[in-house]
Amino acid sequence: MTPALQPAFRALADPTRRRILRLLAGSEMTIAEVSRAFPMTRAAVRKHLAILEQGALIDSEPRGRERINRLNPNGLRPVLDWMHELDAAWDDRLAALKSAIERNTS
Amino acid sequence: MTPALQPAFRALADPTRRRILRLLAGSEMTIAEVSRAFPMTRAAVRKHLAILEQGALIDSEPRGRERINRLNPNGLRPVLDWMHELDAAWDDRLAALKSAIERNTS
DNA sequence: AATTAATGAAACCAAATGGTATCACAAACG
DNA sequence: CGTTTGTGATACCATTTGGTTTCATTAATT
Repeated sequence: MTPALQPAFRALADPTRRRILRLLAGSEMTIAEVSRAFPMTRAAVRKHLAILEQGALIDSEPRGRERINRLNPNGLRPVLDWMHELDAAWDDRLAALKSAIERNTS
Repeated sequence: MTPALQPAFRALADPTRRRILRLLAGSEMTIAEVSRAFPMTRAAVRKHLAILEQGALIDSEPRGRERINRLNPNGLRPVLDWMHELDAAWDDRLAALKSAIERNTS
């Protein structure tokens, strides 16, 4: 099953969620710890974490009465792959245009 | 001025817009040409193109009565940079954890 | 046992989003 | 010229989104 891109791209589209990812790159944190870094309720942060998890960008796991959240190191891969493909397609086309021009002006 | 990430990430969040980018990677196209590839009105496609342009992922220019749209080859760069930074931060932390474990178990 | 702290879950709300339809206008073409 | 074609600009609509509040539950603490 090729990983679904859409949930990942959707998760990345919100600035708060991107900040959460950078936070979690520093260390894993509980929901309460993450929420202390933002001027919004725990409930709101909790929803953001859920969307990040749907996008497979983080994993979470209950531990005692809290839930710890950690970055999923492989989660960005499909997104990066998609972008690199686009980059490559663009480069190919640029190269094709360039050689066509050279043929015409030679 | 560091390029604003938000409009680019926002533009990438929609599947139709990602398909448009791949289309334009093949060749530049007018609005009408792009819209023929999608089961929606020209007006809708036109809005998508506008959002892609706000994200600096494409450029557009009127030519006669039509408007041609082309990929902006540098538009993806800020997004790629952001993701690679996150990747690197994550790798650093993994390495730190690993060496800490090795110290404790030696 | 009683209290506190962290989470889960649901209802609710305003604003953004992705789409439509419609009208006006300019350019290409017979 | 008249007609067609591509675009620009609105107004409008349903759904999604990002946030809140509230209440229940469960684990840690004293």
